[in-house]
Amino acid sequence: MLSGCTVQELVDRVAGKWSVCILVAAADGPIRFTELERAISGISRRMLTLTLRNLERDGMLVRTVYPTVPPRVEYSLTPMALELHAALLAITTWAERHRTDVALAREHYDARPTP
Amino acid sequence: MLSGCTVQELVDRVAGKWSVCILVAAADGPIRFTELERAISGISRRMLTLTLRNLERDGMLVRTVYPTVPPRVEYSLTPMALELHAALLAITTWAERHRTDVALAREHYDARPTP
DNA sequence: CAGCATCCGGCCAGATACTG
DNA sequence: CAGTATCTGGCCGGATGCTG
Repeated sequence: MLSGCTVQELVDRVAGKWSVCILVAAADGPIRFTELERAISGISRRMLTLTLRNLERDGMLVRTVYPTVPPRVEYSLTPMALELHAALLAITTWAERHRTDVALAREHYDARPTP
Repeated sequence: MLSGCTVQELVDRVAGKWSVCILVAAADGPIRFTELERAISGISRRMLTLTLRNLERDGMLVRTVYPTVPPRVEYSLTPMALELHAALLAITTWAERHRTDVALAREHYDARPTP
């Protein structure tokens, strides 16, 4: 039991590029498919769909369909996902504080005399 | 400037599967190449080397070579990486607390009547 | 011990076209 | 609007062999 659900695999899943973006974008309340597509620059429709399905399957997203025309679908974070979002904030905050440091470190590394 | 160093790219880099493992493994002090190899189950020598190089280039790891025979190389986290490690702890703690929830959500999702 | 070089197969993700 | 289906190519990463 719990196969495919080690801590490593789970971190891997939720820390995935598009997963993070979706979790951040949906943190402020329910959001629609097209809104997500616009909010997350660079994501393809395919990857958006696949990532949404995975997050929904993992119990991170609730998918609500309003039977109107045109159809309207909203995604919202579950409590579990909200907790994760708080933890992710620590990472993104760190990234913002240190992106110049990292850029400088790279320049420095690349400028070394090639051994 | 700062090209290739957006917050998204940076999160992507440091949240990578093997990066996380290395950051965790090296958090308790300097660690040798072979020790990392043993500590991180499933990693290949190639990926260990590549990930170490990237983390070093990004200023997250300091690589110390002791000119002995046989050679001895130790990797230790920089202050910046230690901060990141603390943030990563929030994620792994979350993952530990919720892995059963996620596993159950998956079972439930997979057991739905296929539409 | 701690790597690097090379080859190669698999799968991940983009592009495109179609639908309830 | 919110998807699904199929094809396809690129690159990621494993396997292997060689060195200071």
